[in-house]
Amino acid sequence: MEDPCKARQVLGIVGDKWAMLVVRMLKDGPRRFTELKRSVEGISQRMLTVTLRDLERDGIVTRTVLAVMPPHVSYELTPMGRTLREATAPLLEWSIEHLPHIDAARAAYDNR
Amino acid sequence: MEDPCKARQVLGIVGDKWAMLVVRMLKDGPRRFTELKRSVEGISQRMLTVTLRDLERDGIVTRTVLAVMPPHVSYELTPMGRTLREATAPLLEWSIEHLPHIDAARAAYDNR
DNA sequence: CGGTATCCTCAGTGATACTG
DNA sequence: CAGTATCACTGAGGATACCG
Repeated sequence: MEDPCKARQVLGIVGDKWAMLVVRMLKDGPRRFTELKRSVEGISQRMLTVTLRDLERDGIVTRTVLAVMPPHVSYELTPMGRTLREATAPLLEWSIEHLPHIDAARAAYDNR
Repeated sequence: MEDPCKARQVLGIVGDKWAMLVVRMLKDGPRRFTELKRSVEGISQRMLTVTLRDLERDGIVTRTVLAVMPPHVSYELTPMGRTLREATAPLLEWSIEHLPHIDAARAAYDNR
């Protein structure tokens, strides 16, 4: 809470353009690559792969490959991934409450 | 909490490379431009200006100019800014608890 | 002191094509 | 299906210089 370096590191994870949107889609259980691709609107195949690799590397998701044809790969939040998701919940609640105010503030600011 | 679009918008604010670090430095009261420049390590003058403008536009900080020479400009969190800061607190706590695990997970992943 | 104005670079991202 | 490989581009951000 006191160390700005930690703040910087969390930003490296949650500040990522796609990471939290992917984590979000995994909150109700494992999902396959293509499911994620469909549900995270606007993400490219490449960025989904990159994002999932990073999350896997950080111990936030697991990657499970079923050696069948065609391939079947599913991703799931680790216990740590679930705690991360919970830690971001207040922020989502905040956004629901305040985003309209922000839009209003912006409009007011731009009218000058 | 359900709308992915909102998640995207919050990311636009908290996901910014510098915004949360600046907000953090304002948590104990108003700070002057140069104070912020010194305390947010590594930020350029340009990015501090840009970041503060955005935060002001979004209604998260106020900008107060004292028309003296030399100029004196101080920034302060708005009430909404303070609620934002509170909403990010769980994330900071999470980081203190889990960042070591993440480092370990990365090291393990890279050793392959 | 607290900015703006410019220029420039490069990391992040998308598009596309190919593959086990 | 779930990637990898390449290329090309854009814009976030640094460096520098100047200003009220």
